[in-house]
Amino acid sequence: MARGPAKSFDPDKVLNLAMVEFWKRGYAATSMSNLRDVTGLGAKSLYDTYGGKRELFLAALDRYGETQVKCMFDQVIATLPADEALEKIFQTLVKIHRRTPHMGCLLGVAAAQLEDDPDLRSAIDQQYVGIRAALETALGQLAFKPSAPSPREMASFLLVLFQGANLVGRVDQETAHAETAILTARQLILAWRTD
Amino acid sequence: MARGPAKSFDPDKVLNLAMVEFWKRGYAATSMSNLRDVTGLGAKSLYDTYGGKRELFLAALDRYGETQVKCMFDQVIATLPADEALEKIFQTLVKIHRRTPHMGCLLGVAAAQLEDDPDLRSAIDQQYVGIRAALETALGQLAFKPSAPSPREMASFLLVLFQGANLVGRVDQETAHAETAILTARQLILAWRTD
DNA sequence: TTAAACATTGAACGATCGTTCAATGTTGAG
DNA sequence: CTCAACATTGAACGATCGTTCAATGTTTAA
Repeated sequence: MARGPAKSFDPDKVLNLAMVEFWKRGYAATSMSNLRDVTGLGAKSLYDTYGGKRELFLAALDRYGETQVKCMFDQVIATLPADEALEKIFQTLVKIHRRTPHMGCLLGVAAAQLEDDPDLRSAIDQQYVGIRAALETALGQLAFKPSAPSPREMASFLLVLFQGANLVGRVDQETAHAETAILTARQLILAWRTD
Repeated sequence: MARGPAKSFDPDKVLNLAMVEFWKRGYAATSMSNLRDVTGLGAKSLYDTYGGKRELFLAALDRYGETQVKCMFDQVIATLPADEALEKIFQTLVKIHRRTPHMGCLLGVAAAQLEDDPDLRSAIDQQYVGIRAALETALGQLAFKPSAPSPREMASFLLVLFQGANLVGRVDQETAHAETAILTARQLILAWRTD
């Protein structure tokens, strides 16, 4: 049978554009009009390709996990010694926060606006679970003082702190506070270690 | 001149109802219809009393500061010795989080959805500044080891952590993670102190 | 008692939301 | 070459958004 013409755009790149738009503006404040403008696509193309606004947002969340979360946590932890991996994660967080202090994290932005949507909630939660697991893996390979929390507790603690830094950073006029929190947490982990 | 009839409702209580609605649903997802239903008021009464949705939200933010933030931080810190005040803050956070684990904090919810609104941004930032100042006041009265961060850094650190706990708590299926982070931070402060 | 000043109600406004549809263009298998 | 299968466009849909307004009721100073 006839296959018809190929898509005139790259759905992968368009999804990245949509992800960034959701990231900057949040779910509710991003309209399909915005997305049409940003992507340059007609309404029907967006709906045929992604389904609708909600589905597009869920896809953007997945894409965020692949392009931002995995490369910041999983990939670093899988390829570097645990102590270097953690150090790199802290440095990357600080670097990103310096470059774009007000963007925050799409996961946190989504978490703040979800309203009784189980799929969305669990999509975010799953990514949180993944981040905690990655951090726990790295932390589990290091030696800590007896008074220190368990790697699992430290992982929960770090995820909460990172999400908080991204959130507060969205508002802070002076860029310093979120960075201070991140670097304080870094020194904490160092202080808990046995050399 | 004639003064006309008094309002048939208590603007203060209505503002509390609106605050809770914004708190639970976020700014964008809370419609004036919702607010009319929750408050039982007609459209004109809401507009005559508060101005509009944005102004009502800003008023709700102020009310949140007075009824939630001040009584959790400023008031406790002003009336108790610093160490007891901090302990009470941690315990209150845990208690609130256990009672309503998914509500989070209106400040964080607002921070995640703001979009180029300087008034809103600075309203949130001002409250963050106030919380940090209160925490710094309490922390400044305690003695810490030389290796510990400054009271100001600790305050930034704690605010970020609290905001993160409230945010992650909104999503977490198992209630434990945010609480773990809060209690880990508590032990941290304890470990930094000189007895 | 009268009339100006206020509150309340509910319908209605224009705008924009997310979504769909009809019309047209483009491709490639048969 | 033909035509079924796809993509694209832009107008249009009903719903709902935040907001306003006309109509009516209620109060109190004069």
